Amino acid sequence: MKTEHIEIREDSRASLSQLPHARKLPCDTCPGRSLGVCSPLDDLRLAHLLALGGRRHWAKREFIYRAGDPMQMIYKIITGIVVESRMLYDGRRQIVGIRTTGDLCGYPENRGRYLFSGEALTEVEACAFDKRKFDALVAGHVDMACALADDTSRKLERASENLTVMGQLISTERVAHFVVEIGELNASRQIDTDPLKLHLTRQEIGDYLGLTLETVSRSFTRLRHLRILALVGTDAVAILDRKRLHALAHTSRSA
Amino acid sequence: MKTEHIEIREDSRASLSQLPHARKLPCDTCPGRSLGVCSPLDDLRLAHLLALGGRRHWAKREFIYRAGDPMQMIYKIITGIVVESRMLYDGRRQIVGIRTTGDLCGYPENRGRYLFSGEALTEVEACAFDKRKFDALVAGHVDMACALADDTSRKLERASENLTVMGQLISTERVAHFVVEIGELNASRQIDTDPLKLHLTRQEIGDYLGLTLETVSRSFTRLRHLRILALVGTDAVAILDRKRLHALAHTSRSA
DNA sequence: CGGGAACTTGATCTCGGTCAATATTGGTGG
DNA sequence: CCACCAATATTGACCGAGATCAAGTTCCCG
Repeated sequence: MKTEHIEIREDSRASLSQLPHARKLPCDTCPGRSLGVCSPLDDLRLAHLLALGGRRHWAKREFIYRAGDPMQMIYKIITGIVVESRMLYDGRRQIVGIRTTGDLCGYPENRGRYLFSGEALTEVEACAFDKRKFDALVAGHVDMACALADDTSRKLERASENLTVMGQLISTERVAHFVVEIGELNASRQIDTDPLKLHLTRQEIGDYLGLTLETVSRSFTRLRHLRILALVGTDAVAILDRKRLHALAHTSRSA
Repeated sequence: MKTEHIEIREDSRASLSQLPHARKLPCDTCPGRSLGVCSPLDDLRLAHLLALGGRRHWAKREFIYRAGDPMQMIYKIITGIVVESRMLYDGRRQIVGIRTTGDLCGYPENRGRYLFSGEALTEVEACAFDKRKFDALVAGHVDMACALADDTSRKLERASENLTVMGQLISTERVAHFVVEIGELNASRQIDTDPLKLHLTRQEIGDYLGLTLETVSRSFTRLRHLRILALVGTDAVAILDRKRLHALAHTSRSA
């Protein structure tokens, strides 16, 4: 049936194909990048932190914490992927961030309660810290406080990028951006890079990008017909044309 | 002409009118709220900070810094309103945040350059600090580092909220949310509260909410016809029905 | 294998974008 | 103080991307 008469007006959208882009980025999780003042929340302090809580494990699709629950613990991910999300009264859900190795999650808080829910997308290993003790530690150690500021700053950077994605990009561009983002995430963990594993269902990608699952699916189909992606099974992609993918994605960091 | 046959299907969107909402919130700029561990970036330290730079002044519509420029200074707003925004190659613009009294702006950075542009919406008075010296101060003082973490955390909270707004709310809900947000902002500064001054043009509100200026205008018209708002001149509104406004806005903090 | 969840695809509808006139309005100078 | 005018906002007509509703299809996972 239809093979190639679906096309995206790349031209109508920008002269960006002539612009420099798609340069390889520095690792997204390297510390001290955003504010430049901080040492990482690294193994040096991990001993301290472990003393506050300890290592725990969650199965795929398990909730680590839920929005509205009293905040007891915050978590530092060792392995795995966690999504933070919020749900409206009527069931509309927004995924506000994808967290992985090295990220803190569980804050910000809202009057002593979790503001978001955290759900394990894969098997997750994380350190859990009592929030009060963590706060005390932060308040007493400049390097911890800086590491926290830095972690938060990186989240803010990505949230701001996603604001641009949601506010300005059309559906296929958003999905392209998502693939680039997941690629960077996985690259930073040195896993699942070639057949790039997505770990999110179409519904979840939709809830992340402000689209319906059908539109996400159609966007993947378009990217496939454009020979930018190939779908590998249902939860992975192969990037066939990285340049055009990045052009569509309009990533801020390649500018 | 048409007076009342424009209506919003509130019912189709939620049972939220029955839910508790619209409670008055604690001041949005009160410090230490998000992480609970930090002292504010307050006048105690302001002496230190002033020594690093000094007070400066910008006229309405003046740019304080521009995305891509080498980052020299960061700013702490004393009075006025600043919007931070990013522009795509093709002219699409996203406003990623509205900053006001007490907020820091100018970071995060992107390889030593500003990631966003900062534009004064009103006359702005701010302290400008050399970034390097500021970093050094932060690295040397726990309370400064905590204050920075806290400022960043509040920005993240608001950015995450706006992700939900952009991803899940329809146009009129987004505009309602914007009005609530500006209301909280102005309330925290104890100015422009009754005829609530917006300070943003329809185009800017559109660039903030991911809508066109026409859709923003139509949304205001709808809110007027619903007797939720009255427009006062072109840049201010009177809130006639706070309860329904909050219901439409789906603010997370009233949940 | 078999069954159920996840995905794809199609048809249709609608909200918001686009293009195009007006209509306000607020700032400026006479 | 008023008249003018450029900038901003409103409104209308039309269109299209994405939502919605509805089958089918594929893919896992037991």
